[in-house]
Amino acid sequence: MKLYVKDFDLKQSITSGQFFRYEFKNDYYYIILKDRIVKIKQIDDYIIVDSNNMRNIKETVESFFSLDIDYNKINDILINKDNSIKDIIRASIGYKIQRMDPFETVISYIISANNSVNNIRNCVNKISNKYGKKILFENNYYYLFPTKEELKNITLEELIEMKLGFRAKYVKIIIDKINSNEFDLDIINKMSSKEALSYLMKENGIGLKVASCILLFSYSRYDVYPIDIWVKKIMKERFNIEKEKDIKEYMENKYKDYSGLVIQYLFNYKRNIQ
DNA sequence: GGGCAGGTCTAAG
DNA sequence: CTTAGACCTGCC
Repeated sequence: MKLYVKDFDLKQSITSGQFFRYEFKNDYYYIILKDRIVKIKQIDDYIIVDSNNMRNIKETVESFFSLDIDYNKINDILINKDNSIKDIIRASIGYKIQRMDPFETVISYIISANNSVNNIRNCVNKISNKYGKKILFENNYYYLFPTKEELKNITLEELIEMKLGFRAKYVKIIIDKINSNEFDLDIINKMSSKEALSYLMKENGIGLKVASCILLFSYSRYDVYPIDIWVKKIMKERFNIEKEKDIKEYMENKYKDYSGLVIQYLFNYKRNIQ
């Protein structure tokens, strides 16, 4: 299927480092979504899409890449506000935040704590390969990220064997809590971003940064901004702002509802472009 | 072989 | 409320 897309940069979006489950093969990105494998490449203002399940494929792809959100409009607002990061916003034109599945994001980002990207990806893949649904697509097998039900019986020992290290216990506990409804991923939709942050941060293994990633990446809360080492680096370098407290103040005073998107632009610039 | 990687917890002031 | 240390593991 061929789909017209405006101001979209597939490569920049998918390789930005937010989403762990994709591979690049023969010109195409193979993306493992919640319920299917999507094969996708971009040619100018079009994307070519194939999948093992073409039902609602347009909506699925548009939703995943946030194509329903008018980034041009937001970028104009940000640049008009002040032009101190105009070049950084410009450098990220076409970059879209990917709307990830909440359950997958919670687990993946708990694993991300003080970890390397390669290690995180390995852990997520090991969990998926053992417990996720097996999908045959183009003569290859792929494994979806498991549902909460599929992970119901995973043990702490298995998670340790999968090299989650000290994060294994956090993952085990949150899976149990989600399955017993002691922790509810749906209720977050009804909360303000501030409420949702403290709700998430009550859980062991979820601090401010991970909670912010969850809200920004899987609940489209653009007013929530994960501060990580890349953001800290560029804030120091460019504005001589070093303390986390001061970065928070800067974001909340200046960019408010779009702090999360601005943070992603800063992150993307420092990690992937500069 | 020590240090570090997309942080968080804990214990202490 | 702020801050130093420890923490699984793999890779350099």
